[in-house]
Amino acid sequence: MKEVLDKYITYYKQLVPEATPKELSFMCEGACIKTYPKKSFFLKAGEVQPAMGFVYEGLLRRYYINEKGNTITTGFIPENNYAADYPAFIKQKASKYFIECLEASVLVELPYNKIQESYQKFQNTERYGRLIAEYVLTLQTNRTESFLFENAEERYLNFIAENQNLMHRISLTHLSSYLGIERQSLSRIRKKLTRE
Amino acid sequence: MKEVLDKYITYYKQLVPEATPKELSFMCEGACIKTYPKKSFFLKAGEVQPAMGFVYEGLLRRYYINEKGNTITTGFIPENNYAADYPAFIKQKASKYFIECLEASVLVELPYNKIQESYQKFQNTERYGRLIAEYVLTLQTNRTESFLFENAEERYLNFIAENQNLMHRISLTHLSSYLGIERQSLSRIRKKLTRE
DNA sequence: TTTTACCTGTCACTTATGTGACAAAATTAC
DNA sequence: GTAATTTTGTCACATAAGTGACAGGTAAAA
Repeated sequence: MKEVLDKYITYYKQLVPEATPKELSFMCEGACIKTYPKKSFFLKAGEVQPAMGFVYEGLLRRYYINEKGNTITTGFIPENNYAADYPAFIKQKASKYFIECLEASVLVELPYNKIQESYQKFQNTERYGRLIAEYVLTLQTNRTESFLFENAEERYLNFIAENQNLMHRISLTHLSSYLGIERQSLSRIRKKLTRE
Repeated sequence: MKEVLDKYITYYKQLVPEATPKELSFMCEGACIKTYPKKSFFLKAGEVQPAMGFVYEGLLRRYYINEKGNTITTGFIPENNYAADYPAFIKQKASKYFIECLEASVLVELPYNKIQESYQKFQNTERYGRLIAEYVLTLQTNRTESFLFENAEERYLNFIAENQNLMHRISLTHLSSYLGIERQSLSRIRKKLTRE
């Protein structure tokens, strides 16, 4: 319990070192800790995401099912990251994503209203919000560029290099859809790489 | 001169309706208006972007030259948008992008230091920064998804639908590299579409 | 333990996209 | 207005990736 909030607070302080005790306690009092079993959902398509979810422990996957019925993974969310569909959460609109637990997970959840309230009360939390948005924006930009600048094989190699810790926790099927290719293509790439 | 700042302020107020006269005058006093001829650069690869550039008039293009020497367009920036390499600007790191004027352009520029200063002085500007970051994040997310969910033809059709006003202002070559395909492929797609 | 569901590797075939080359058209510079 | 440059459309061919199918492997459920 205490360690869980500690990790959450540590992450906050990392981005906003000038954080005051007042806002930290506000962040903790407003938050609740939830446990999710494997295969359960943090968010389902059609729902409005009620709270930001900081992953204390576990691994989640964000995916989308398109008109053709294909399941497309758009992200993996391990410890020390926020589970969210940002664009939809910001506007409190229904999401088209599922966020599912690949492993049993523990999240610290801060409801939308509490976040808005904190923006009114404390200048630092507004900064926290800005820094998170800027951070996610940077990640997203890198991802877009990976599609423009790299082919499937390069995207795969970069993913391994940057996510060694995740490799053994996710399936090939999920990874291929994250990389924007078919499972068979990823299989083909791996085969080619082992030959080289 | 006055209209230029008016447009810039109107944009600000749109995002932050609660803006105070104080912060508005701070934003104006710190800003300067610059004119760029066609083909000139707002930013060059290797430079640190010194200021955010609000486009009052004109059209710019952000592009990147990769190791293979290919030029890849990552965005078009028309009136009422900010010209920037966000991730690099935020951290004041050297950019790898060129931002070039496709048309003669007029920009309102607010230096990095002024922005940081305003974050200290006024709570609202921090909000402005957050909202801009969230807005750009949403755009970026949509763009990433377009690569995952759509094929080249669909990306092209969506681009036309959402940017009728830009279509006649940009070249096919630039558009194809923005869509992540070769010029010939775009040509092929257009040919196929006219047949249908 | 057995059954079931899911995951993975592989194949043959199809389709989409990249590549290099060339000429016509449009734009720009002189 | 003419020459130089850039942009565009097109082709033939090469490569990359998608598709549907099937079998073996692995992990979860009964």
